[in-house]
Amino acid sequence: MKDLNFFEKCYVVAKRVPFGRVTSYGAIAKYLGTARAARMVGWAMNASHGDIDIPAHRVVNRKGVLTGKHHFKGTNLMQQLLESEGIEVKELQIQNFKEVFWDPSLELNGLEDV
DNA sequence: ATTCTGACGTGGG
DNA sequence: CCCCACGCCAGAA
Repeated sequence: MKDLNFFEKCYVVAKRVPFGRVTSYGAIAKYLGTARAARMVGWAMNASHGDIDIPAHRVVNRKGVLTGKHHFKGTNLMQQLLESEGIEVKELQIQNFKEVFWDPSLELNGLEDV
């Protein structure tokens, strides 16, 4: 974890997001220590295209809006993936966001040795 | 080294 | 609640 670059760190955390739950770019950035680098997390996800192990669709902005949908193949692939996990999405807005939100800084631990 | 660029976040109006 | 402006930081060119 310590000798991983920013991108890889983002991937490590992203992979830990539980099925049917979502987190935000800012939350990941915060967990990584660079709370102000939320934008970079998004960019990292962008670079993760191809890595099917990385559930980039479970990462949204702080409001629970699928701002990154544009970067997925189809026009609504991101939403489909989320819905297939039981997450309700309406007009790019995740419903019951607070319920499905998963904060790595609160529920994640022991990644130092990853 | 310098400049540009965001899948963001926050604060103020 | 919505919109705007500004801040931020790691990579790419």
